[in-house]
Amino acid sequence: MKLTPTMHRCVLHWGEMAGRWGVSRSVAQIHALLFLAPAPLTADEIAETLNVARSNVSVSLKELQAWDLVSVTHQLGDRRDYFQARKDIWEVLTMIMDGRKKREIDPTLQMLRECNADAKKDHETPEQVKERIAVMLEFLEELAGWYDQIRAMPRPTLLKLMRMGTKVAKIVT
Amino acid sequence: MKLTPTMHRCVLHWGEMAGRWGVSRSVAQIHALLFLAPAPLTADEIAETLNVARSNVSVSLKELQAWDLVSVTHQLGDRRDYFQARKDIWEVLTMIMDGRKKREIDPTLQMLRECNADAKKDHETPEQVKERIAVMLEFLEELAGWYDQIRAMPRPTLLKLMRMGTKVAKIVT
DNA sequence: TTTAAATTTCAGAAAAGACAGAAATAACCG
DNA sequence: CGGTTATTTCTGTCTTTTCTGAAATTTAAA
Repeated sequence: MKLTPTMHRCVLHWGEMAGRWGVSRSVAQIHALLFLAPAPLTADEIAETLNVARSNVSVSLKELQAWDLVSVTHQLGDRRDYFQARKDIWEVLTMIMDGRKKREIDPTLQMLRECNADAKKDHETPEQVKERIAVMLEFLEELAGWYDQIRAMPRPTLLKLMRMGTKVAKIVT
Repeated sequence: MKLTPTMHRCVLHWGEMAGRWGVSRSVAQIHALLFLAPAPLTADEIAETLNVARSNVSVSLKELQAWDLVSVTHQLGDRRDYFQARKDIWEVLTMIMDGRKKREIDPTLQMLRECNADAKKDHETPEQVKERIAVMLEFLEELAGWYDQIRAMPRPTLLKLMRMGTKVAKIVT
């Protein structure tokens, strides 16, 4: 697939941001390409367009699928896989947030629960430290619960709430 | 500083999560240690407790200070720096979100603004692609604006809103 | 100043991660 | 079944990041 200068620039930028976003350059570039591409692409087309090894594309696509950002389609009479990215920006954000919560928050939440339980029969750890762990656990539980609630709300409602901005504060006055 | 088994476990867990959180293991471990520590610690104490090079501690502390998660204090008659972590969990979250927005969102927002402006005089890029860039830009601008508004709200208000959970939806019905 | 403590900078070692290319596997067709 | 094409797994190389230990710099007291 031929990239116009504008598309080229976007793909490169995605690649540069990859490190900060916690993915490899290939993953980010492939995602940018598929997001912009008007039609689904094959793995070979992706490899050729971005000048990366075919195997690398394979691994990166698996990761993007794990994030639920990319899916596979097929064309009649063609047994190759065609890959397409989620185009709905709101959904993209949701998938990324879900993924991050799962990878960055949930394991720590789990660990804090265990630590907090252990703390009960732990007589060497200062009360102050136990208390800090307990507070942090409580906070994260609350945050996670809130996220799940918000996550379950219909999108139009969330959009309206967002657009109200600071005005939502009025209901708690 | 001597670590109890519970503290030890927390520090190790923080270190293991470091990669996912986008910081080095040392940075995460030092943060965990300072967060739990009942009193401020010197760089030497940190290095000794965690068994890392003194220079490594120096660099890591600089990074934690850049995130505004750690600050320096002093003791009378002692010219060493004593480091302490922000203890207020809510503030910790805020600092991390601010930092992430600045590093992970703002550069892309800037780049999309430029791309979108360039797209005006770009005749080779398909309309469909330009449209996708425009939509994404608009979405990110809205999200960033919303974040700034929320960010400026007083904490008690935010807490109340959070605790309302799905009930906030009532005001937009 | 001089001296000594505390901290930072820097260059290279070590570890981790990303990537290419080859080999292996799977899917499909005649 | 072969033969062919698509895809994945594996292995070693290369790159980047992290970390250390020594040297240099800063800081403050004597």
